[in-house]
Amino acid sequence: MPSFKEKVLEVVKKIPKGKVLSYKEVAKKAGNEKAFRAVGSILNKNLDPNIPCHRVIRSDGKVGGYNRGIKLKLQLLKQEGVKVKK
DNA sequence: CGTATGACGTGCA
DNA sequence: GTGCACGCCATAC
Repeated sequence: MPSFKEKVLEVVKKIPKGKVLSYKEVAKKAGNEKAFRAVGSILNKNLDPNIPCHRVIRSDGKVGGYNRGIKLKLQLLKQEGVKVKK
């Protein structure tokens, strides 16, 4: 019985290249759309090289943040062809 | 077990 | 259109 945290990590891990999901979408896929708040906290505390957490952005279209450096996240997204607002 | 924290989201001024 | 404040859930201590 994977915890919500594990579920979120798994969902993010399954995000295809060049695709980005909002925290809300990830939370929904994890089983609780209202837990988008926890999703961010979890990803921030659990940094994993196997998890493309840089593909998770805010619903506003903003990148939000990145534990490895927001700059790197922007660069990675741009590299995959994903444009970010603001 | 209870408190504090956080990569968010939405609403209102 | 921008900025501020509140509410939300899960995790960590």
